Amino acid sequence: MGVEQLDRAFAALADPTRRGLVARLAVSDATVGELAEPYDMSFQAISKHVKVLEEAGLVTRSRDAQRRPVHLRAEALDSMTAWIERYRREAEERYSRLDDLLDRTDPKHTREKDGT
Amino acid sequence: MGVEQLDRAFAALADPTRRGLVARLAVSDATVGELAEPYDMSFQAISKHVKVLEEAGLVTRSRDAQRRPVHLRAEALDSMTAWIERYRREAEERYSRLDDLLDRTDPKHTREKDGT
DNA sequence: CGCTTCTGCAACCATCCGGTTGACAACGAC
DNA sequence: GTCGTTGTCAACCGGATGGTTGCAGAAGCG
Repeated sequence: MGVEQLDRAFAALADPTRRGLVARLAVSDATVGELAEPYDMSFQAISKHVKVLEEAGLVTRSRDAQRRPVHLRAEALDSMTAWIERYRREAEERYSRLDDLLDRTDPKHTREKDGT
Repeated sequence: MGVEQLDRAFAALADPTRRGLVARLAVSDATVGELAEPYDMSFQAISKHVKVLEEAGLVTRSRDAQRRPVHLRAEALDSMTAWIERYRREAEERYSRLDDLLDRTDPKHTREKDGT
């Protein structure tokens, strides 16, 4: 279930409209109607986008009478950065240690380093 | 041009195969052939995936005779975390300050906070 | 009750995406 | 030159995606 969430989370943020929604939601919770206002597309389209964000675990919806305010889940963003940062750090450490250079000049060095 | 790169970067990481490639490349540069080995799909499919990563700015390819080693660009990962972190931080600060609650109970409080 | 508002769901359509196969270009070895 | 290795490009196909429109449901208001 974890990997699928990552899939969906990255896919969700791949769309500029949805990134816009996230940016907006970082400021405050909002209803779908409020979210749709700035955009030139149909209300239903935004509703769909919100659904995608919801299925990605990036937002939740609560009930407040007939309004369903959308709320950004900061922890979901957290797990995305966690994934990225892991490999970014790994790569950067490698560069700084110049193992990179070794690999390129010596192809037989089949990277049997344990990595500590 | 910057936004498009973000689009593509997120879209690129939305695919588990490509995330796998990134994870692998964090360890060391590799040729397309090496990258394809662990996977059960055609060599050309991996080649396509690498191309997607390249167009997203996540990897570069150098020339080494007829081999074209693929290299992970840590800075690209950086710009992704930068985007995410910006809004995550914004949201978390809001939660901790309970402005969130104010917004929900007082809709007229049109968030005229300047933010430091 | 009936009307309006806000919202979600379903059908539809064009496009994109991830995989396949087949052909071909570049380089090294013979 | 011919072959093998490495990799790209092009065509194709099925499924997902992003947009549309239309309709239905729930809550407040007359």
